[in-house]
Amino acid sequence: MKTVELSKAYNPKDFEDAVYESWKKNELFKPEDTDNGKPPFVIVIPPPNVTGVLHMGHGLNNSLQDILIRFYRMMGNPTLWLPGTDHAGIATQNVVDRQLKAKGIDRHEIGRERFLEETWKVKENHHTIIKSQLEKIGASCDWSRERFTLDEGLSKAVREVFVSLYEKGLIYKGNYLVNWCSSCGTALADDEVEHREVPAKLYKVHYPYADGSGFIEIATTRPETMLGDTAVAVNPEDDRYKGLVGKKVILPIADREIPIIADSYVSMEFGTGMVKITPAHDPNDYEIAERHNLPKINILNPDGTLNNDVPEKYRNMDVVSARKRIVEELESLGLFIGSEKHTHQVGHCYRCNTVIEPYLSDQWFVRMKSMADKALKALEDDDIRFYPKRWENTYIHWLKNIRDWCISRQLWWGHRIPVWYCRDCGETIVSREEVTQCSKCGSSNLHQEEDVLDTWFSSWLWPFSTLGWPEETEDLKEFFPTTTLVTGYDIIFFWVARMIMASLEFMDQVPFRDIYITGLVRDKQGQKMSKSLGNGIDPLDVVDKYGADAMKFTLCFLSNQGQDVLIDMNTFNLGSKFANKIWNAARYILMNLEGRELLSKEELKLNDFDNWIYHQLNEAAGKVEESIKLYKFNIAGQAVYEYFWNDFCDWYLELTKGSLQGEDVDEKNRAITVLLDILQKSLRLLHPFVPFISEEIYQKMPNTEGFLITADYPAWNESCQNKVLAENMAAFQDVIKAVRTLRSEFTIQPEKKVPVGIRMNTSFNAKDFFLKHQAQIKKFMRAEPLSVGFEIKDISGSVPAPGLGYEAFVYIRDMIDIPSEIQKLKKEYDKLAKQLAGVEKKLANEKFLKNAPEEVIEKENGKKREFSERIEKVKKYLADLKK
RNA sequence: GGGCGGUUAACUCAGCGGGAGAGUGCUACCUUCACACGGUAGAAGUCAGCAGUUCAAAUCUGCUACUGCCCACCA
Repeated sequence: MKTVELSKAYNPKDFEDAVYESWKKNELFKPEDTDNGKPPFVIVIPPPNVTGVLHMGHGLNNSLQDILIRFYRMMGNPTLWLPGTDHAGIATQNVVDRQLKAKGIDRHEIGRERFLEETWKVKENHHTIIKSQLEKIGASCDWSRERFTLDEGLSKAVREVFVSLYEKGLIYKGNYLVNWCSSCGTALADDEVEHREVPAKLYKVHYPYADGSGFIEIATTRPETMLGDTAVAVNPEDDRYKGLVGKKVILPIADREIPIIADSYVSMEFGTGMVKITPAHDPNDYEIAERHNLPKINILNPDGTLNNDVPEKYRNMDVVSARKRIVEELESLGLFIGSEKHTHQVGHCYRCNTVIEPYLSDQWFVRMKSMADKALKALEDDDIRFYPKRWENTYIHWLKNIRDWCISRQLWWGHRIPVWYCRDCGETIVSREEVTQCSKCGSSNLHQEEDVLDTWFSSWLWPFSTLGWPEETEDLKEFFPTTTLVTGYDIIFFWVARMIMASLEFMDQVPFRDIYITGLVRDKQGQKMSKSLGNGIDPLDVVDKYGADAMKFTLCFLSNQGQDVLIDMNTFNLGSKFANKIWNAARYILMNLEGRELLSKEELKLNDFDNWIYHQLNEAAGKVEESIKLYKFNIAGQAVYEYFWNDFCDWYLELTKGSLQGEDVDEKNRAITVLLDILQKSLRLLHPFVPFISEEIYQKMPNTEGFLITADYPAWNESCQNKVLAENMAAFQDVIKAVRTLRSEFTIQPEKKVPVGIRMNTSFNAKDFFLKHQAQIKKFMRAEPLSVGFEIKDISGSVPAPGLGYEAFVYIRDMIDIPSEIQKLKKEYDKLAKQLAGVEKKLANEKFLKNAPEEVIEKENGKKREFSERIEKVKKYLADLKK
């Protein structure tokens, strides 16, 4: 074989892009046709908003998805990760609006069609960016199946769902109070409103009786809405006001007469116990108005200014200014009593942060109750599982309190509602196809509903619409339902619950079995990463500085199930160092190939250390499989880290150095054959966590073919287990460590060789192992000479290191500081004495002996023997040293 | 007002009924021919507090204290 040269330093930029290209070119992200009977493993990506760029949350999310996908791909399941993007109605429209505004253009000037052209351009741009970002971080998704929530197929699915729900009576149109964002100029769904506590004032105002007999006192936080008042309400149980119900008061400024009514909603304790009722601008007041048949006066324009139903001087004034002016006017009228500080929750638009106004308008709604019930049952029946489980509560709570979903948006960017109105006869036509003729009067004088649908109305179909529904496609048959959804807890309502409802409604199945809810990525102070705080980390910066593998591995390693991940740029050093270690271990092996020959399986004889490392590899693979199946990414990451670094690099590679650098050609060939095999299997083990570097090295190895990405995972195999060997090896490591500790403690230079004697008990389990591998022990301890046996003639001049079943004597007494060694031994003695006392106390306890399981008692007995043995030795050493 | 998390080594976090762990940082020694993004060794913790269950509690239960998040119409 020829030596393969790797660059001295690990430099991910040298190969990451090229490796990704080669995977793509060879179509390795597509599901493989296998006939091994394994079920498909399918993930549909949570589609990123096509307006944005990827942030660290996506970095985490997609890294974990990629790990799952790569793991199952290597396990032999037909594996599909379906990518795509979301048109993000409001967010995208706002971006384009802002761009136009910067050019001094209002979208209404250029009209709907031209505006949409502009928006598609923005979409194309951002889509390119997002796709390349996903590629950069190594996402192995099947780009040939990529979808967009506004593409032709998904639009068809959206129409089908809308019409079908309409036909089932689950969609209706009506004039209701909705959440209105005056800045975005559209209605929002309830969960698109973010409630935040804001400081405000509670104003107290007099309304005069119509008969001039005095005043009542009401309390309000929103005096400007009084212009839309149609009543004043008190609690029917309130003795103070019982006599007033039915009387009339004059609404100041508006100069209208309104009644005093009784409704149990009103709290007697809060404010004055008298509430002004503004049905068109407060959800509670709306309810009261419905109960009492009160008129509803809308006083706002869609842009949030006061409309023509208020006195002239207030028209076109914004709400905040109007509030100020109303208070001033009330003051001048002598009707203003005062105000006090009052903090309360105010709804804000989740897209633009504008204060949300309850606003009366014609909107389309979906009746959710029946679908929610099915979704609740799916959880009850264990058809879906949340990881971690606690998110079930959030899901259940929301579904149990579900309200109808306002799906119409007064936007241009989105799926236009498939409803046509006849201008001649007023007929409403809801149709899957484009309508040109009125179905009732035959007129062609029709116009389509101007509104578009909520973005989530397309997203909630994602798991099946992306697979071709409503067509009965092969993909749909093969890959639906999907397996796992990986997403953040912030969209459990928006998206997760709704997908489950839509799937149950239209596919009669849940859309996925497992829901893995990731934590949030935060900075080291625990703050959410955000643009405004400027504390965000761009995944591309991480890739640029450390490489995609370093990012993926670090996030995996830190990702304790569902807990938030606190990071800064420095954190990624963890993964970077690991990748560097992998690189250099491979480099070392590959630089030793010159002139060597691979042995065939038949000629190859494995030694104890080879068998040990195979055992460790197998154990690690077992841990990975077990933990990935439970979505415990950190444990899986830890298992491969420990295997590769601690077992493979620190021990195995060191143990083989003698063979590799010795004179024996046969042994050299043997060693390199095993090393290459172990390396190759280690790369398989590592691949899901560090795909680029593992593939790059794999490609350069002489004993590999094809691509690592589709190679077999080294699945756990019982026959690879070798527990006795593992125990022997642990003792081997212990004795070496003990001597090293002594050397280090007295700063004996590494190159200095010291005589060592190991005296074993005849009952010592690893005695044969020690005798057999004396040469390695000697080398690792830097001992000269070393004697291993059951007797040692002379221990004078030595410092002892106690082990279990043996004692090691290091002849360095002339080199050490005896008092400090005595100190150390005393400390150890105290510790052992304490431990022994604890164990003895336990073993003397009858209740313990009666109640504890057999193996625990046996373990305690073992501990007692161990501590006793050690303490005896330490005692002896102390006595000896003091001489 | 309800609900859910978190509190373990200087920092970031594992462990969640039977001997306190990792990574980073720190200390000492080592530039030995894979790697100084390294090696070998070391120091470092009344596992937030109190009470309970148990033979046994960082781990289970209850309460308290901070701390974070979600939900909820009190004008």
